Amino acid sequence: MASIKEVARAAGVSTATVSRVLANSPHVRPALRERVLKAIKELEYRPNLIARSLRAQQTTTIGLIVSDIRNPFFTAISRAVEDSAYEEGYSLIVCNTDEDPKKESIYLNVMRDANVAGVILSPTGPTAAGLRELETGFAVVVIDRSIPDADVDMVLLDNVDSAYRLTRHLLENGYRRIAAICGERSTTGRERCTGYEQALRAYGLLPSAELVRFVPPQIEAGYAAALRLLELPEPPEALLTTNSLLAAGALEAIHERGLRIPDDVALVTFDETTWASLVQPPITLIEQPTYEIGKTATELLLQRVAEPERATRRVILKGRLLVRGSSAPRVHCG
Amino acid sequence: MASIKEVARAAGVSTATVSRVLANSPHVRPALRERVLKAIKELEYRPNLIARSLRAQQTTTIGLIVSDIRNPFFTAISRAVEDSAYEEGYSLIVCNTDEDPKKESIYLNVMRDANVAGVILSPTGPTAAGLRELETGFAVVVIDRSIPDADVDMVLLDNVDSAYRLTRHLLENGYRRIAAICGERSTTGRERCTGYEQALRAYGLLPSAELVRFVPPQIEAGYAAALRLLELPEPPEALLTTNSLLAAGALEAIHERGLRIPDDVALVTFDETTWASLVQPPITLIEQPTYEIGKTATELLLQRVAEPERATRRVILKGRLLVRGSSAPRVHCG
DNA sequence: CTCTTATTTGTAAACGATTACAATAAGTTT
DNA sequence: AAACTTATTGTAATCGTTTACAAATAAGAG
Repeated sequence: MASIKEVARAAGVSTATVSRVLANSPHVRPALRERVLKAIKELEYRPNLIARSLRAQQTTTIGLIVSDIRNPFFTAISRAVEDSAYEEGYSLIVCNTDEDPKKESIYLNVMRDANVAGVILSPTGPTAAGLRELETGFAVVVIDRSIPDADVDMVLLDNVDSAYRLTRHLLENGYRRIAAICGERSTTGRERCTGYEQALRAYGLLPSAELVRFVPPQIEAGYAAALRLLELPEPPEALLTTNSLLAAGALEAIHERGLRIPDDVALVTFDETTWASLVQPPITLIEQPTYEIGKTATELLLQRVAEPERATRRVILKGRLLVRGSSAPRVHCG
Repeated sequence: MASIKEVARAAGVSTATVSRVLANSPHVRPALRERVLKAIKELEYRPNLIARSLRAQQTTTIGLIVSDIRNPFFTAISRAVEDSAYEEGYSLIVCNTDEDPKKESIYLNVMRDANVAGVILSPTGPTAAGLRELETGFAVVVIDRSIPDADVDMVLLDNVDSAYRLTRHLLENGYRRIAAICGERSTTGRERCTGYEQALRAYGLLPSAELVRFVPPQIEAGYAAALRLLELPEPPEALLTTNSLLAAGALEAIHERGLRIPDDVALVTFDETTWASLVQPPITLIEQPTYEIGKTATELLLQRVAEPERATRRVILKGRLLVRGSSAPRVHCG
């Protein structure tokens, strides 16, 4: 593991000159540059990133903080972020908060201690307590969930409109009694619920409190909520869930009750997954442009690293409605 | 962002003393220790990890290099590794190779440049070209795929035996003409194929070349291979795939051909996923102890960091057969 | 050929921690 | 009280870079 000193000695120059060659500085005579490059090659020299970071007060690492990387949405995001980061010579550190603000806060501090260039964050709550208490000292881009009153770059989905379109699709196909199982505690679940209610109203229907559930965005909670909805005296004709985990739970509940989709109950959701098109019938859903979200977030982040004072942006991407069998036109039978 | 110098000044001591307090050295008078701790608290001092790493020639970061984090197996592993790393105060950098040895090699070099403490690697090939060319300079634990002649810690599945049990289960349930779609280029796919063939032989059957396919371990390849198998003049009664992506592809092919599981063709695979129990019928499979694999790999890694000269270990974990509907006892009809 | 200016190179000081080593202070023995 | 230990603290070097600044060299002008 040769250091810059040994390269300098081998090339008969000072470390400053080696550093200049490395940085492609114009102020190096071609002859010297050649000698240095030769020494670098011969010694298989690679600059020590730690030393460089210490001096530069900045690493080429970025952090990704999400609730759980196993949520397919975040898995896809992480892949996109890693690809984009890699292209720009950055490494990616991933962190799982499990929706725990304390863990979020700890990780944000770890990121600061590690001198990351920036962090892409899916916040545990809409207040960004963790962000506020820290004058972060690094760039931040928020994804998936908004922090309404924070002046920070964000990449979000058009949640209200996507939910509106998804619900309208059900209505157009003849479903009327539509239940919604929404992720609690995030702006995302709230906004999607709003879109759902707006669509109902646009069709002259009154949202019923009985049919709207806010639960932790996890399989078990989706299962429990769906089960209770299906056990209602007057069960819903369709179920809308706001993410793939809730959908998986709902599907489980539907199977358990021995109901057929969509004849007995339709099912629509957010987030494309491997399984959504594999189950029979395949699931109608709003596909988020996960790769684009991750890519855009990374780009915004690195732009801010380069230009910290730039005005913040809020990028809203459109969800795409994929119509499949789970919401086929309703056949009235009785 | 206070540095150790400012803490030292505030407490009226030298930086050495502050450092000793930080390291819990016994040689500090209680009175001084108190003063230092007070200064640390007041200045909200947090040690700079970069500086610490430069001096220690070692970071508290570990790398995870896999083919694609979106493969649910690796997603689960990454979560386990991150959890275990977090507990020990380490951060996790993830890298995707897409099965490309060049990318693997580049990432290994990046890991070295970044001075990671160690790397958990699912190698692209059985020769570890990337590892060899590098005298790594960091601890390495190999997972999922073996590097037969390398003296390195490994955490693997009992592939041969698991595949044997999976195949035997099919045989016991009356299936005879069983096809295997195996991931190519890894020891894992090969070993699982071996177990499959051993089981056949144990039942007096001769493995047929026609029924064994080695393909890239991806959905599309699984789809294509399954389709061709199902189009055979004498199609198989059961399909065994060696990972969840191949299974997803195979399932797609089965659906497309309008076949019923398990009546027309049974399907069994490796790797538990969200969807395997959601599809109808649910899929029989060998569940890998993903969390344990990740946890064990991290433990081995940190043990080696602490004690570099320790003899290498090879931990083999057992897969668990989960019997579900996709391999129900065969009903002969004609 | 000298003087001025532009270019190239080197010296040395950071960056923020840790840690040999030396120096000092505090106890223990005689 | 002197001579040892032993415990505590500080000084300064070090890790591997980058980069002001100074120094040296080369080029250009008269």
